[in-house]
Amino acid sequence: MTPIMYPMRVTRQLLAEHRVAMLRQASRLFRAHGIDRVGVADITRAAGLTHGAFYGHFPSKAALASEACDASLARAADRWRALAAEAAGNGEDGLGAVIDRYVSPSHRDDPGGGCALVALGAEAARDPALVPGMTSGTEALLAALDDILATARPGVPAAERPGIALAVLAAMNGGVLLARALADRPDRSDAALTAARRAARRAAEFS
Amino acid sequence: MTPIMYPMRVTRQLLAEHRVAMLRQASRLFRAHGIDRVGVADITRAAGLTHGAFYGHFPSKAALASEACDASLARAADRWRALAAEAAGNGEDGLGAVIDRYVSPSHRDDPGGGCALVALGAEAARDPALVPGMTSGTEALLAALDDILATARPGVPAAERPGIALAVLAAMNGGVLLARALADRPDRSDAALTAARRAARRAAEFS
DNA sequence: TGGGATACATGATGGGTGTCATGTAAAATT
DNA sequence: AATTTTACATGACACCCATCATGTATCCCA
Repeated sequence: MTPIMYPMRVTRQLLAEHRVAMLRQASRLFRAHGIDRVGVADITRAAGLTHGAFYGHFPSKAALASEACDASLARAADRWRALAAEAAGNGEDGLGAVIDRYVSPSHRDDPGGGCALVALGAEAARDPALVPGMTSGTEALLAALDDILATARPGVPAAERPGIALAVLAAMNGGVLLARALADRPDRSDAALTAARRAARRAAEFS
Repeated sequence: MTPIMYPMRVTRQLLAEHRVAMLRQASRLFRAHGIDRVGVADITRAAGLTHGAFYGHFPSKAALASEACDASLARAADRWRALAAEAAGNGEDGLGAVIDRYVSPSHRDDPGGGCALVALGAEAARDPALVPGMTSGTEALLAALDDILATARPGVPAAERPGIALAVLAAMNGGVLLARALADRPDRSDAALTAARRAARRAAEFS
């Protein structure tokens, strides 16, 4: 006899809010300090809970990290689409707007609020438990870039778009990573951003 | 009365060998598994010692990590120069040789033997104790790229070389990071490398 | 060759971490 | 209104880690 499971009605929403709060705080803390430097107690505390609430929501810290990467990158992809659409509405270059916002001093100086690919890509590549979320989230970024290219670069054949999206994303995240690695020399760091913006734009040219 | 300190003669070399062995093993282990996943005991064991030997050589684990980043990147810069010189001797493109070796499947699949900027750049950017080593090592890579550009791209004015070096390095490390993040989808990962190689070459064009 | 210096091994410690029980108060269903 | 369910807090456990003493065997210098 399997016991009948009665669903909840109101608290279900609160449960989901707790879950999403943990995901959001975890994503922010992970990007800001690294996955290994953030404990589950830090995450639950930032979400207004205690560490006892954790394992009712996630099977493990690594599983949370994978989901956090995926969700964070998917939201970034949505923001890219919105930004590009807004720029296009103003008659500006949608792709250039995305590049300029990504390869910027403010992004460089705010890892906790920035792209998970730059902040956690290397860490995720090492841990097999994180690879699925990181791969899936990165594909979301690429899909967004592909769509943005379709309207912002109508001269680019559709068959070329995936490769160009990869090249643009590589120049973008490489530029931010390089700028962060040069943190001790601010002028060089700024120059890295300027050079990477240009490289990303050039990568989007079709010839 | 300060006690007279007598220097050593022969063991000094063995001491230096132990030190460099720790540095080398630490660099490899850090790149392969991340700094926080590697303990002091792992490093000394890989160097044929025990953890007691550590603090006679380095003031802290973070100090070792900073020095390991710097040394690893400086050696990479030397290898780049040698590779470019060899290619130029064969009448080939020195810069292209460096790009092709860096943005390659073998580099992507061997983080422990690969570039510290890709593997540890994000981690180093977070920890103030690691920033000096990472910045200095990255400058060594850029200086090597600048020199390689001077002979492989004689059309590029000297004043433009630093910016171009930054753009090329951003495309290179961004490509490897992206390819690692896409580990779950091998065809996309390979495509990322191909696209990044092209982006790096394009970034080196002067116009 | 003898005496002092020291690099390394052993061991200890204090703190932190992921994960797993248990209890309880509140909510949801009948 | 009563009963069942359950999300969360508290607490505990086992483990790992960076760092710091202590001892000893070895090596350097006179």
